[in-house]
Amino acid sequence: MARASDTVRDLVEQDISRGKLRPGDLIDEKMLSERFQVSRTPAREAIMQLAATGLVQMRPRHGAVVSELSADEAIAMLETLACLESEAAALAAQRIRQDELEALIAVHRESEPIARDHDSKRYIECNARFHGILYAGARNTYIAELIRQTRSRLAYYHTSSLNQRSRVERSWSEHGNVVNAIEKGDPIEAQAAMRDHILSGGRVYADLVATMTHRKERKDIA
Amino acid sequence: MARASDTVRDLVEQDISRGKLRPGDLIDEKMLSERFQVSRTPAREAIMQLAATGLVQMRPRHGAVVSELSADEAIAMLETLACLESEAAALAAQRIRQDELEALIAVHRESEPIARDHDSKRYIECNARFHGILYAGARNTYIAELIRQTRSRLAYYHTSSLNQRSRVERSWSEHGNVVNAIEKGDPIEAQAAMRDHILSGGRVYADLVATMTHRKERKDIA
DNA sequence: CAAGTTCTATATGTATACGTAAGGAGGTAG
DNA sequence: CTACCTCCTTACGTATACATATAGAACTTG
Repeated sequence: MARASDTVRDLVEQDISRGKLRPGDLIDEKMLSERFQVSRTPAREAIMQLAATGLVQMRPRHGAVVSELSADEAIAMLETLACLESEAAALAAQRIRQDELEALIAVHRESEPIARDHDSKRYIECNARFHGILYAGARNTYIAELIRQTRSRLAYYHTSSLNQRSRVERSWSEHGNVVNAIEKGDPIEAQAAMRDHILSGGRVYADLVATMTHRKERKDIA
Repeated sequence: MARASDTVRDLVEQDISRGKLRPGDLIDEKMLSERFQVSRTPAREAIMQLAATGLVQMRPRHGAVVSELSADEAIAMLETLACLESEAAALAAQRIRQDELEALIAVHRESEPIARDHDSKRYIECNARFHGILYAGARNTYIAELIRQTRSRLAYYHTSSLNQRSRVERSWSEHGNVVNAIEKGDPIEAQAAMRDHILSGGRVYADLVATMTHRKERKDIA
């Protein structure tokens, strides 16, 4: 049996990445303990774990909130994500197995009509599968873990961007460029294509972040 | 006043990165609580925070140990570190301020005789300052944070590699290549130079890891 | 004598109790 | 009426108590 704190952590992380908890929302120890029918101890431990990865912020004696991103931070994370994802794509171009490549192509084909229909909800799911296959193909679990960590912190802003109609179609065609490069086994081209893909998606929500970030002024200690 | 758990976390992290606690060593809650004169609660919370970042591993009911790396994991982390460091170098080539550049050059000059003398201890310190200036120059706190995280997990193996006589001199001359590229403001060249630097250092200790990793077979649950 | 089993000691996981600081409500003074 | 001060409520941080699973020792049995 796993520990209660781990279960709570995973569920809260899900809530955050699915937008049920949004940046700035308070995470109350008592609230969590009541919701999951555990005492404050595992609830608190779950929060501490999330705080250690940066997903939530704990300020002593002031409680924990889902981390908000300043525009600068969001840009920094985007740059970094582009770096990591493009490296993963480059590695995948060299290391992906035939069956994985076929799966990648299949997902890309499946998602074509979804993208044409601007079905954001389903496209987000295809997008996750697409990238997931690439991480596996890159044969580097650590870079995959860092990407996962980074994406979970950007999740709220990211899904917002994919909910824009125009973004879905562009995303799909950018995926196509990546697929072509991987098929050719060309790491340089795969890297460039993925970098463009991430940054093109990113520019869309860099603006979102900038506008969202003022939701309420904080009394941050100087 | 900060929380006790944060203090304990920082001190344990120091112990790990300085080699006082080595991969595989057990981290006992009671031991920590006695050493730092606190109760088990903050000691335990410190461990959980470290576990969340991967520096230690907690297996339920089996206690926590400083994470050991398999050869595969070490290679993956090296690849990733090379990716992050080279990106930071590329960014720094574009964004570093004049005074930072001068500081970088100064550190590099200072470390020349140290490298010539194969003074590993002092070189390690110069090396940290050198890279630290680059992170600042990259103007991306998130990538710096990921690098810090990754390096702390590789610290034990890394310092081992810099303790090899020949490595110090090569490291210094590789730093020179990076400095030249940054002075020219050439991100591509800076990226390539840094990548070579990290991977060249890495190859040295990939072997170390492979030999160290068998220190004692584990009863990992299948 | 060896192998397996049981028992016990210990450490982990969870709950709860206690001290304290932060924030808000209410009252008072200017 | 407003501004400030005080008191009180509440939630956080830490300590401790309790439950339980695991590891190791000792004993028994084949």
